[in-house]
Amino acid sequence: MTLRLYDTATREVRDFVPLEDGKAGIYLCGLTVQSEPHVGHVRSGVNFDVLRRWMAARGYDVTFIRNVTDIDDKILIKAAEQGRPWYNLAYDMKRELDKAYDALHVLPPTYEPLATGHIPEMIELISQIITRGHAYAAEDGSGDVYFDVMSWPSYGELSGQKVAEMEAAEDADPRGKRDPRDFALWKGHKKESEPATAAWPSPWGPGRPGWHIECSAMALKYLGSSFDIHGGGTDLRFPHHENEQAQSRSAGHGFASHWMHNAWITTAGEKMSKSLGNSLMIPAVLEQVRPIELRFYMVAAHYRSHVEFSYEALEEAAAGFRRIEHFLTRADELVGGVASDGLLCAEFIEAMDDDLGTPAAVAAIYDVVREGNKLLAAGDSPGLRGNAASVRAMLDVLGLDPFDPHWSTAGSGQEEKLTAAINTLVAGLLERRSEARAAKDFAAADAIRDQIKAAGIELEDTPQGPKWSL
RNA sequence: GGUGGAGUGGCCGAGAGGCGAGGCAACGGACUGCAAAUCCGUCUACACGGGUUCAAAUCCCGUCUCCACCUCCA
Repeated sequence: MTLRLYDTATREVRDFVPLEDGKAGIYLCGLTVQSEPHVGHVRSGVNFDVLRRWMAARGYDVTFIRNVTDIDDKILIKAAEQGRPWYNLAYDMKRELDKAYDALHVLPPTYEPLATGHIPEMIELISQIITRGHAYAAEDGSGDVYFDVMSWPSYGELSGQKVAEMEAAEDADPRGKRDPRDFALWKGHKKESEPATAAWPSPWGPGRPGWHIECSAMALKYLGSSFDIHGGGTDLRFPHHENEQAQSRSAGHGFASHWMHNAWITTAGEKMSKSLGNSLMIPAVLEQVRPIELRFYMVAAHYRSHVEFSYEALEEAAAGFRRIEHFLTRADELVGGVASDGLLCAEFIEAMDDDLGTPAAVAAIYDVVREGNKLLAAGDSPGLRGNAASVRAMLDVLGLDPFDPHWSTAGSGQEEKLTAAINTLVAGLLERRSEARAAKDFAAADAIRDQIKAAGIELEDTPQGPKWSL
């Protein structure tokens, strides 16, 4: 069975055929680092992290490039408002983004290029496009360079836009454009409003790159003239990806052979935006649930489906995940260590191969967990070991293996000390409860249980004796 | 105006012509001193109106509602 993926360009799920056997090159548009990331922002990172992990699990040697746009209009404007250098804002926000990705166990990409580190490549690419007659330097002395949309007949193909039907921007500022649909490859430096640090020398005068050319140049540099998959959020289909494709192909490159786009996480039915406040910023959400639970919430929905974010739904998902986790914890204690290299069940593989069907894949995990819970009642067995290892392996593909050291909150050792301290206290109480139960003094036993529960500790009587957890 | 997508049981969320995805919650049962955890079972849904078909949540026509994109927002 082959891996099938939805391709935005052809609007169908089709076989993934790598350009080179056994290898896969993926380029994901990262973020423009202009503000703290919210839940919606990292969905893209998580979704494509799953793609990458699945391809790796299937044996592909994956090169995964995710860029950072660290220079653009908004960064300049915000930095000016905050009275600090734009590069400081960009760097700060990039670190916030790194933290968010790391919190959710999004693996570091093979490489994460910064736009500002690739100006020469962009200038080179722009020159090629001009030479081939698909771009021109503005004649108004602005120093801008525009892509000539009308010179590229297949413009609009990727997003299904008909050039003639496109609505002109309301505040259309034609500047030096020959056609309002032309877009900037290079933006001439605006001495009056922009700092000198935001300008680089070029054949067309000092300036900075346009947004689209950045991604083209970086993708081509690290993945080659033609590569396998290009991804991003749905909003990037047009104009960003349409423009990237037009630029790159007009310069003679094959560019991406497969386009993938993830859908939104919305709130109140609407796309997330800063105006909704910071309630959905990653740190705020992580005060409600653990990072692994947030990731599970994102992964349990299909990447092409809208997710209507709510704390209620998030809590439900977290409760569901805890059941899986609980099974693994119990199995681990019983058999003295669950292996991580279990087999992926057929249903799971089939689901993942079918355009990353994570919902069905999660359902498959639940089926195995149910079997595992039955086996658990009978004590240690090869079946249980295999079963639990299988659950771990499948979770790992989704980046959700709870035993992965990444998720351990340890660090200072404080946590361990606290746990040990609580354990000592609880053990004493449990001892007294056991004595009470043995003496059939259930009122006293239940009083102790209530006391423990009031402290926020859950009790569970297992065949191996009582267990507690927070 | 153009383009793409969505409306599924109490809730979240899959599926895309025919065996009731899965999860959460609830209820019943088993287990338990009682619980918890676990297992078994129950709750038979697909916006609306037509149509095609032996068979429609799934295809076709129409209607309603919602969302996204249309030059720099994942």
